[in-house]
Amino acid sequence: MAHAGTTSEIPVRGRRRLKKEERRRQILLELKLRPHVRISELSERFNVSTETLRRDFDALADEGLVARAHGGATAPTQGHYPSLDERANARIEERERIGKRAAELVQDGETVMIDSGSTTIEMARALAYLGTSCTVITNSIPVAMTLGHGAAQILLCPGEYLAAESAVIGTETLEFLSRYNVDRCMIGSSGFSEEGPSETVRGFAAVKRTMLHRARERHLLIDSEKFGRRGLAHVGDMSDLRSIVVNTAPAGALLAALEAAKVRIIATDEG
Amino acid sequence: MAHAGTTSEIPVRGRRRLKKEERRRQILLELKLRPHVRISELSERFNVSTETLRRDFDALADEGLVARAHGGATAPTQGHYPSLDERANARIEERERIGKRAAELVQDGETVMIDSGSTTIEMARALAYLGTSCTVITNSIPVAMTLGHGAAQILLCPGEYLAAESAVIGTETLEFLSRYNVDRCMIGSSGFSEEGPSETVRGFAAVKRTMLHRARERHLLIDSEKFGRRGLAHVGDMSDLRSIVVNTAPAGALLAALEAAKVRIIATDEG
DNA sequence: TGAATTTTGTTGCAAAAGCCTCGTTCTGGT
DNA sequence: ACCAGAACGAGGCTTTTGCAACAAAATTCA
Repeated sequence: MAHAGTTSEIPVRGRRRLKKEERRRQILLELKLRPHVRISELSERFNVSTETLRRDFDALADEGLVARAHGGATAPTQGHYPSLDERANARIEERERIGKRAAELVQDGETVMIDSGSTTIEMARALAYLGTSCTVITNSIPVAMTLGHGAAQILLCPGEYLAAESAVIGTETLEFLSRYNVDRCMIGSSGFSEEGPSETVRGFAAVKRTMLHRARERHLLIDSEKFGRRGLAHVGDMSDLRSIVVNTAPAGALLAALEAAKVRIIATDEG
Repeated sequence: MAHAGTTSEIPVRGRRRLKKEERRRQILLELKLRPHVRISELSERFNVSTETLRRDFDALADEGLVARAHGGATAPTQGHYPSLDERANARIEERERIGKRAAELVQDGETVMIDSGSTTIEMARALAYLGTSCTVITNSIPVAMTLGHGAAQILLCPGEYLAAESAVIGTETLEFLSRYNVDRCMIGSSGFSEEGPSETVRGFAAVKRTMLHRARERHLLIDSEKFGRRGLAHVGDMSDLRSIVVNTAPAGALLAALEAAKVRIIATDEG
């Protein structure tokens, strides 16, 4: 893309109109900040017919740069999301329940570390809904944004920004977390076996581990779907946990391991 | 559709339909994962009429939880983006030009500090578009998210999260910034007079000041609209700046002050 | 159980968006 | 300047969406 100094060369004499390429770039730029643009809007703004915009959108959609919608286009879904069929749907409900139950553990005035992940985002939503006025330290942008408008005070961790997870990780993050002692931490994980929680991404495992070390009460928010799974990176031992919040209590070896480590099991599907 | 007809004959006994609240929750959840949902899609998935979904969307839009679109809805724009009406449009174009010009100053491999603010967000967009592979340190969430998917490496500052500006500020932020030395910094400000840039929010002034101190090249991105305005908090002196990127070069006392301080003026409306 | 209220579905029509074709305008090269 | 090809806009038509009013079903509460 060698278009370094081309902008000043355009001697638009009569009426100024953007060229195709430039117009399409503008569309993409627009979509970086807004999730959705309308054909009618852009047609007015660029002074071109709706047909032209339609052609632009179709072309961009062919390249996978935008997703068409009736009346406009949106930014493409980043990190292909498993289109929610029946099963995924049920999972979302589980997460919501887990998040709600976990949020109830937090008391006014407490300080809490919250991990990144879809379950913890649910927890943040529940916490915002409850209006608990606590201090939250997190490395997750969605958690910060969810709680940001409410009663909680948010401390965001520094670190390298990972777009895929909308979270920060890295040594800066760890060092920052290490400077605090908090009442609780709430973490999720992608796997949970007798050896404890595990994570597929090394960077995240380190953050979770550090959070566990800095908190008095340590809660794992986990979906029973993850039982038995073992991720690449070990997050911590059973003994590092104080309680787990799950939809359904585990059984067998996993239950035995939890009992041996005196971990409290909070299941959402029972009284 | 033939299948749908068949199922509707059967009085849905085992398969209970979701209630209003639950359905709306699902919609919000869905929007967390994808930027846009269609009425027609959801109507099929929830087994409700399109009218019902329309009502849901309208209700959620009233609460500001979604943004309506023709045929569906999108997640609301985070970090309030001024809706493009005719008048605001002109200002946006100025900012866009300033942002683009400023982005061209950044070379591959450089390290850059980027402030929060609407002009710097524009710069981030331009930078993402150019694909410059640099290291960016910022306290602005939108800047991080805009650049996150591209070639740049992002370091997010820690600090207290301010929902109104989608940025972090505070002593943690300052202390973090002080640990780095960078090639450039790009800051905006809400006012610019002979005494230098100024800001209405104290917390932001401190961040900008610190960024200025840690950078070799110091650029101010400023809209000529701000000329002469004096905010509450002083950000720095003219001599703290290396160049200003503006849409139109200033005149009079402001120009004299800039020349006295040997500040380079980069105006987007001239050659 | 039955009435009141809420929620959802249906229908009809207006408005907006989509899609196709063809003629016009713009652009770039010789 | 000229021509060929690309880009664009206009018209005609179909499909989708939106909107409003009313009917049907479900839910709540006494």
